[in-house]
Amino acid sequence: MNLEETLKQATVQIFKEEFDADITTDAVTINITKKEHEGDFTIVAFPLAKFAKMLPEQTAQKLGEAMQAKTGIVDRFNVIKGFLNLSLTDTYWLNRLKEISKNNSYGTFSPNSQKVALEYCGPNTNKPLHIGHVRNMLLGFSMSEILKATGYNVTKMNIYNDRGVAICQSMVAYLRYANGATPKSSGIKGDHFVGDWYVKFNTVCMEEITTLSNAPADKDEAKKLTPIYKDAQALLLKWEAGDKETIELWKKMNEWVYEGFQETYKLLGVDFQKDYYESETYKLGKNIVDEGLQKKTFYKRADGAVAVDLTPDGLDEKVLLRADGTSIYITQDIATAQLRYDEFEMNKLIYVVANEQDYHFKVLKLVLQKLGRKWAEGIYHLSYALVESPTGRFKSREGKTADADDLISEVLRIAEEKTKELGKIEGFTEEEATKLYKTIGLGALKYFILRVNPYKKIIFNPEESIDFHGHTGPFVQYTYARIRAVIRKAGEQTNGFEIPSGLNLAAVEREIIIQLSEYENVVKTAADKYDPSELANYVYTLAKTYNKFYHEHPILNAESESEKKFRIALSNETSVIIKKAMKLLGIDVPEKM
RNA sequence: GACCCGGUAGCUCAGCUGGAUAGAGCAACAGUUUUCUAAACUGUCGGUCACUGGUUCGAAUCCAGUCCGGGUCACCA
Repeated sequence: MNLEETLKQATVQIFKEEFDADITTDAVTINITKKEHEGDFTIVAFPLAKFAKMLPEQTAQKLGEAMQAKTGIVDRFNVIKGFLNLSLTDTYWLNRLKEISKNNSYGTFSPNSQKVALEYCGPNTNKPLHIGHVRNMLLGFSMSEILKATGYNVTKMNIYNDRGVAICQSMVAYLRYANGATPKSSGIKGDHFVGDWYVKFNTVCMEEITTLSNAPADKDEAKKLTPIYKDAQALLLKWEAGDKETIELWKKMNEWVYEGFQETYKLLGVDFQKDYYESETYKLGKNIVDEGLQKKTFYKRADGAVAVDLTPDGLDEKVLLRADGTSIYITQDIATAQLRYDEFEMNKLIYVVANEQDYHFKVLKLVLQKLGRKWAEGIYHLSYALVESPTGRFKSREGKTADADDLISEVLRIAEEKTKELGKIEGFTEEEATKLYKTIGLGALKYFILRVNPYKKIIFNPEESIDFHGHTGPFVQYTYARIRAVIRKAGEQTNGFEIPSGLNLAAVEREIIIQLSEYENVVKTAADKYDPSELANYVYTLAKTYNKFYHEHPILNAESESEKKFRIALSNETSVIIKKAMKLLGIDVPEKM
């Protein structure tokens, strides 16, 4: 049981004994005491006053006295207005630190025998990944780490939108102009190579519009009349008919794209255990539609299309099968969800998908529930907002700034530049230095994105580079590296990190222990809220507090041997938690920087 | 038109299951290194928490309405 819970229960107990009042732990509000007041935890007495039949201030006073007398862990307290500020004993905190440092799996919960299917990334195969995918992947990967830490068995999944008119457009341009070039022959990364042909398609399309005799004013309408556009449509039909040559080219070009994606995944450190392809699922869903018709959950409209009425749930009528009998996006997704359940029997099915699709996932979950799928209760759409430039939404046409690979190499370049400037790589081999740039550069990028609450949009200004100072990934990494340096030195002087008793803790020291003590709650909260930013903000606060301590208190030259041992242990444990928290964010920490 | 999400310091963000004088970072300015890594630390400056009303002992937080920004309401994905 965690400390807050203990204090709450103590309060309930005391209310029973002292005031003969039955209250529940829910009625007790407990916070970490604000910095400007003395104390570790604060119990808010206002809502309790009526149960005690006293004024809030008197209630707080009485409660404080009883807490001090009965719990054995409250050293002293003060009351300001209706706030009861409790200070726990140094002994309590020292024991807490001992407990945490003894427990190697602190912050990791035991397996709960629940399975999670986590879908993220979901790229189209006609162009390279962009900054939006980066946010998606970082969120997805971090969430999987967090859920694993909270005891879930997680399977990461990707789904490739590998068919349709877009990829055919790349193919048409390739056929017309490439002369058999390949990524290898041209020295271009596969996904960019294919993306370039997609761009070429659009360029040619625009050119051809000017040659049309009577082009409509509407650009999109005009596009459809161009020869190249018609070629792409024709190619799609050939693809659907299973034309051998078309399929071969399609496979070849997709393969190039996958090779390119793999590189990016590897660089970012994300992975998947299971891949799905739209080309294999796009016809699925007929069975589900039949089932829905049978159950009268769905109905056939006069025009032949099958639909479901969601107006009672505040949504609209939703078509699930075209009049010509072909399946649509939502139907494929419903079928794919079923497919996943059949294979994994997961308790949770999480989709990391941009908030443009909020409506889609509401429908998805609702329809499955209407079909009586109990497991649909476990569907969660981890919706995130777009990454935007200061002038608005990133358009792929706006050029390189939104491209994932460019973004990554830019941040690696900056990491290298700054590291060299600071002269931090003395004694590093070339290989070690490169690894360090990667650790820091990616740390900066990942932290920059993950520290923002998913549902809030991120404003990213490509003109200003990502920061390495202040509230950033490198700040946390630096704190870690500094601790490690101390520990390395201490290693020669002490055996183990034993924690002496009977010390007087400085304010910063107990603040650090309190924060370390909160870590397991933060992991739980991040999992419950599906929000890695909880952890990102936590680890920053911890690092910041530690830096203050580091500056104010000598560790290896502490006043006494027991002080020294304690501070080494405190530092070590802080580094352990920083590393764990960063790992849940998918961020590495360097031993030296 | 209906619905969903945002609006907190010049900028980027915390705080939002109601609690004390609204917090960080960046930027600006002033300091800190004979001591464990200065990618650090300390201080100054900076706020009608979009607006109006309501509920409450207490509202950035909850409710209603308004304004601004974005998104969705496809037999596209």
